[in-house]
Amino acid sequence: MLTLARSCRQTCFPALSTTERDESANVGIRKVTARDQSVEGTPYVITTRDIADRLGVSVSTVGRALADDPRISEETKFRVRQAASEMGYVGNRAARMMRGASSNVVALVIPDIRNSFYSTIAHELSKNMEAEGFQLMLSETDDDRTAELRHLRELSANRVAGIIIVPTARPHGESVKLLRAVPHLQLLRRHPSLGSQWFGVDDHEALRRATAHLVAQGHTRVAYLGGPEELPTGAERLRGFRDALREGGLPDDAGRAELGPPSSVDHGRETVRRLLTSKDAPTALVLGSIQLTLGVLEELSRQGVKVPGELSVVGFGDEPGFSWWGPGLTTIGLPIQEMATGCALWLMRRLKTKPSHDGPYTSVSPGSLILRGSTAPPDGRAAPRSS
Amino acid sequence: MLTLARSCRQTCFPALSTTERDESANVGIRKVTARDQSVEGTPYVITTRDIADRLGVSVSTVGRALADDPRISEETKFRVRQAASEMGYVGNRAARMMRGASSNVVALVIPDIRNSFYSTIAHELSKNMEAEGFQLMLSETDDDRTAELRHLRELSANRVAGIIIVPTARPHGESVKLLRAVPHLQLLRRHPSLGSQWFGVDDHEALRRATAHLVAQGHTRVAYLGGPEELPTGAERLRGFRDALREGGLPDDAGRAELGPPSSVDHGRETVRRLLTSKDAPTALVLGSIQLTLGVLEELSRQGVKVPGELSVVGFGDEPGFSWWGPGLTTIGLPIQEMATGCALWLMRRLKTKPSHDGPYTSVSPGSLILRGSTAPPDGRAAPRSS
DNA sequence: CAGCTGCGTGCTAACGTTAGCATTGCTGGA
DNA sequence: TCCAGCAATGCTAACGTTAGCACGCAGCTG
Repeated sequence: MLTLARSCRQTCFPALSTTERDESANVGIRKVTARDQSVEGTPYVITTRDIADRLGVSVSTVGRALADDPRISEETKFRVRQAASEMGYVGNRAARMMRGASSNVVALVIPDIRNSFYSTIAHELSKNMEAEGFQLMLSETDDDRTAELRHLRELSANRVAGIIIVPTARPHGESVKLLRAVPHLQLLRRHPSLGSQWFGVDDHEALRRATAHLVAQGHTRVAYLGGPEELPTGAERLRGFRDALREGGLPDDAGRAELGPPSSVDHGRETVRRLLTSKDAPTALVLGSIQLTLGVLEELSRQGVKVPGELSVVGFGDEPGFSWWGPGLTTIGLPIQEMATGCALWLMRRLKTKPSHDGPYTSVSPGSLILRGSTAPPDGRAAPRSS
Repeated sequence: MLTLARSCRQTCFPALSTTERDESANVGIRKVTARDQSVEGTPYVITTRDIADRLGVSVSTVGRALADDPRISEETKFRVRQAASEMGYVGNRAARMMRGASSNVVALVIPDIRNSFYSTIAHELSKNMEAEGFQLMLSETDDDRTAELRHLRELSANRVAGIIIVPTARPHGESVKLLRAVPHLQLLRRHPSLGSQWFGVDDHEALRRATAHLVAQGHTRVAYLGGPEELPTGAERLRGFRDALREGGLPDDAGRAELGPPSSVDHGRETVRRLLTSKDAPTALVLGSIQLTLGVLEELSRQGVKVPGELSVVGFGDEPGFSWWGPGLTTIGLPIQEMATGCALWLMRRLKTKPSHDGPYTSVSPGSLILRGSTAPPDGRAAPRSS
């Protein structure tokens, strides 16, 4: 079948006699290229030209028929579609892109997909974009700005239509330049140099509420375990923690902040172990990342620490296991789903309309504190401010 | 700077006098295209031609210099690279692909990225491929074969280099056709029509061992809660469950299989509720998917069911919360990481070499049973075979 | 000094698709 | 009868990059 179609190329000389040019030897005969000599049976990708040759029409007609151009007769359209389907034609987006069309790929640049926070976002994003015909490219930075740069280079080379990024602490200058050329949206974390298009939660308020809850219960030695101040979210959460203590009328040394890698479960485990054995151990603990929470819960379970008797705990995020952990974990619930949907809708709108009115700064509510059983007023034995 | 470079195009007539052809009016002058009239300040993507114009060399030279072609002098290479960097040139992979080069994108087609099983695979895959310069495209099917087809169409149009797919139960015929044109690898689930390249765990053996563990403890009323038989993995796991019972010398009605949507946490919750209240309630339960396990654990916690006193449970997969759930969940540990790494390596090798020797059927070990506290011999009150 | 070699570079075509313009054949009105 | 107008389709260039071939020049040998 293919062979037939291909040999047709050499035998059809459309309108050779009617066009009266001098050197007509070169007219109406498609030059024979390397493609034509492909061996029978070799895997071969069907193009519009293959369809055109088979039907004895031009590539333009095929292209227009497939694009449902009103100028093409219904009968031709039918034949073209039929042939395309039979031959297994699949349009080549690379070629389409070269004609100025944009790609249908949106990239999501995140630290780690295993973090359920990000996988939920990826899922919602993907779901929302599929309806618009977009595909999702996934890039993991592992919070390493050089990996981030590597990915952004690839994404630029691939001419992705848009990028949703959870930036690293201090992106490379080249990353900033690359992002400028693509519609993009910062998610959760916000870095000034990457523009003002941002979508995230009010980290300050979230931590402020969580801490205030503990302070209201009478805790006077509260620890916070979270990401580094270098990270915008880290700084905001820490600020929320400190502000809540201050607003609660507690002295500066009532709060103890342990900052470290936010994506490390191990770090959570080790830090809580250290906290518990230190003198003046806190009676309450607020957490500032999901991974740290996972580590802390594991360690507390392993050591059999009485919660909330010995230690009150407020977690971060809400994982399936949090509800059945010990007495149930009181935790900072984040509106992940709404956030992801918001992101997707913003980007879809941005990609479909001209960049006329890019309203800066978008943020959603800080999420609510989910009250379960892991917090209570401090035990009598743990005398407040015994130092 | 850009304006200077552009105006150069009109003023440079390289070697016009030396080439002595008759109608030289058309020689050495690049035709002016729409691109050249772009307004000053309009966002503009740099191409090799822009660099060539600025340096007064040809596009070929620029292309070769950037590709580090040995024929180009070191000095020219330096100048080109410098200019490219200054102007922020980023190669256009769509154009490169049109010259027969393959894309650097590999797609992962899975039911749902929120399932930690798949997110781990995505992570490992991404990590392994980044080193080789590949990007990861993510497609979620939600176990819907029409969504699967939609995604495969897009992936084909985008000419992805390879596909790793967890197929739905019965893929559309077109999906099969589309996959045939792309190097692909089935993951976990295996559908015969999609070829023999497969990577997964020995589901039969995994469930056999888990069930045998319960039988060895003396349970005679064991329930299995898993995905539908229609799914290859569902069928295998069910078979493993049944075989273990038979090998344990139990009658056919000792086992009770509850099959349903494997990705539904709710289904797990509801089914275990039904199981517990039914007459002849089982004394042991084996699970056949992560999501179902999550639902079951939640419900058992909520109802305060005594495990392993009232019910022994063997879970599926190993999530962070499984170790701290109740007495600790005995569960079927899967070698996810090795599996993902194996996939990545196979595909990378497949993409770099000609498809000469595609060894069919690859599988990894069934994983080990992780023993914790959720299984024990049945309680005296639960008399064996009281019916 | 002619011819050869090799180095460095330029020209051109090709990849698959699409948009603008040209061309053909036909119908209907002047 | 002839041409305007229309419907249907063809031709061509263009997108950005790369590979093959051609070309000019310098240095070398005979």
